[in-house]
Amino acid sequence: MSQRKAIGDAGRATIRDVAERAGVSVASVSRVLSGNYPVSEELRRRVMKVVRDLDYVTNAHARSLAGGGTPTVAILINNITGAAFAHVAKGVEGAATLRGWLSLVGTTGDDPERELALVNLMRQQGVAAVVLLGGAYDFEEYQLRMARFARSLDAAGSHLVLVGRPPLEGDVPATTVDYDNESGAYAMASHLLSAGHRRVLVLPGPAGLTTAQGRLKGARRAFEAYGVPFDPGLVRHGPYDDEHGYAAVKAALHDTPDFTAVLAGTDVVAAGAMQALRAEGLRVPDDVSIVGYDDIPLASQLTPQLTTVHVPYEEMGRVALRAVADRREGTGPAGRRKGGGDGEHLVLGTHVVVRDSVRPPRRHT
Amino acid sequence: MSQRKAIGDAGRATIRDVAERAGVSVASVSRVLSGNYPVSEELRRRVMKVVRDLDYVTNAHARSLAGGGTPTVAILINNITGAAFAHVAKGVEGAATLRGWLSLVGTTGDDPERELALVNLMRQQGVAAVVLLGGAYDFEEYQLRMARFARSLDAAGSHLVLVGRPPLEGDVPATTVDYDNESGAYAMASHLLSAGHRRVLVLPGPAGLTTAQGRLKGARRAFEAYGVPFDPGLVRHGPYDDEHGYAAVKAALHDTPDFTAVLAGTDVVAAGAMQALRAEGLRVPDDVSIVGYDDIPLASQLTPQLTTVHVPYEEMGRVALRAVADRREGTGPAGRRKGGGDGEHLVLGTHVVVRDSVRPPRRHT
DNA sequence: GGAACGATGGGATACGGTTTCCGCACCGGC
DNA sequence: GCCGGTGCGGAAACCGTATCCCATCGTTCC
Repeated sequence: MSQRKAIGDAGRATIRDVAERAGVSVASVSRVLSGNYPVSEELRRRVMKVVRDLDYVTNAHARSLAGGGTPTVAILINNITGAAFAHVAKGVEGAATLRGWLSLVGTTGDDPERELALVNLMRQQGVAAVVLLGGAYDFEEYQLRMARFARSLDAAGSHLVLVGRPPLEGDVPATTVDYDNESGAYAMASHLLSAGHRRVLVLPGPAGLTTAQGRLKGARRAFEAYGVPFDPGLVRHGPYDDEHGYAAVKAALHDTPDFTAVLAGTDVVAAGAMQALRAEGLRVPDDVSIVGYDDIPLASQLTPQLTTVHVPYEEMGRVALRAVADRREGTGPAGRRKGGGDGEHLVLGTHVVVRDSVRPPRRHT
Repeated sequence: MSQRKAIGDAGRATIRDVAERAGVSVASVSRVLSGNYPVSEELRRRVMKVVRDLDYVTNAHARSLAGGGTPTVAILINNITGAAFAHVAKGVEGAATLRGWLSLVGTTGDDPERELALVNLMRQQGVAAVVLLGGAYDFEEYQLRMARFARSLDAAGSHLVLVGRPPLEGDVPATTVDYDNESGAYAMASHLLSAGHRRVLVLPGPAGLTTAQGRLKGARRAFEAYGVPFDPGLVRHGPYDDEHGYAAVKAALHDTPDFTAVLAGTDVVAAGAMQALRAEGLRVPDDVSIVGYDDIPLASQLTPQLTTVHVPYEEMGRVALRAVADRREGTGPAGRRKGGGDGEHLVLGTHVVVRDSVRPPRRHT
């Protein structure tokens, strides 16, 4: 019992090492560990002791190869730093953990190239599903690109889940978990309108982004419903960050200073807008009202606390994972029930959270 | 060439399928794909065409088993939602991607049980390293626990990296990437003291957490250096969230209302504190000054913008990954240079970021 | 012109488990 | 006392890929 095979004991212990040391067969060790086969108490004790002594863990790769293995779900984010995305990731991760699944996170940095590379990487990993987070630029190629992803993954026994972006057109094997983006914006704008605001600076976000488009559309609809003319000159597109909020308000104060409220596409944009107003000596909400979108923690940390639209990000994550898990079980015994391309589409509700950043207009228009 | 082996074509294409269809051997396909062996142009074309036709990707598990495979680094976070941690994760992930490494993220939810489970899971995955993020509760068992992790991982050819917590004692094979926590707090407190503040409400964070302890200690040292008596009655421990900041300030305003500044353990805590002060009709910084710690984006989104301590979170992530990568290469040709337990310890600097939340005291003490 | 050699491609094996198929005891029943 | 059933452990066949070793073919050098 002095020196075993190698001196360095390099690498990890294998199941064979355990078997040998316990004086049993490899099969027995496997059975003790997976526990899906009757094993005598005596054998179990012997094996477990050696397992503890050697601090043995099974090789996940080998296990996956042989058919078993932990299901894994991949989360692809543009930017892990975004609070909204982080919450979705938390939802996915939590639900995954609950089921004993593993979760991988990758960031794409808005780069289609990198997105492709990551999807392929995940395909190599044999993940149960790839969850794509965040709004998308719906340019011409996008639909084809996603459809290709969806089919590729589907063919490999995996599945594509789109979270926070509109569903794909046509018969594509992808699941979409979405929220009622437009209605949220509609409700938010209505809130401002019913408070008496007529001239509203709108900062929807990046022009091509689906979420920005939806939010803008919802706002517009609200104006129509209220019979208030919607001035395109009060719309300023730009990135979802506080700098844009700041710059846009500064510019608007110069060009069209008669607005009495700001409808920001995001809480972060609202934060920037608020800074700019303050910098110009305007008070919020006394002089100008502000509303946001997302209801991330920041919204309630600002002063005044931000009235915003609550988006159930974390729940979206949970729902996404549940959808994948259900589908996976459904494919079980009684034949594959998943027909060719069933594009499941789940929509979650949003609602306005009223805080302290809105007041009836005061300034003369 | 009509119907191949199975009808459903279930699962993914294997390298054998490709070889067969291209009329070459499995070895050749492997060589074409990995590209580390001379291959004729003709063969390469034939193989690549089939690869594209079949949309084939190699099985990462099989590849890992056979010796190749992408190095993977696991990131273990308490709560993916925390902005600071997210930045570290971003740093790790970015650096990993740059090297073609893969990164996994798991959340522990502050549960030692779950932490153990995750470390084992990662060990199964054969990750190159496990990066543990965030402050730790340095209770008695902690050191033993981490030492065990470190040795386990080391024995399996992996490595433990501690980020944002103090290094382990003794000869433990773990790398620590830390920042100068105490000095940051020292500088921050000095900033307040030199502005003239004498009665400072200190909200270090959770009592047992190493980061909170360090920050408190740094503050205390500053008081000593300035010859200002440090009143333990003005220290209030509690979680790193805005609710605690809010509640603590409210309570302090009732019990010891003579403080002129708040030294928060975190920007988020500072945000809560600010809310409470405002709710009580106190202006920031006119009536009470506030400083934070971390310099997350929130700090510059608050009004007034928060003076705080910048912690290079993202860089810490990058450094952590670099340390792992270097070590891995170092273990290469010329024998394992890593002696038994070289506890490498890297410390990054912090600095105060002066914004608008501090002013000389006004209120009478 | 023959032999040694470089450039390529193929067959076999290893990686570390899981799982199927078998065989060996040991048991009770007739 | 013999036979069939049952419970448990072992040997071996994969899982999909990388790589080692060998065979082959076309060159080039002597």
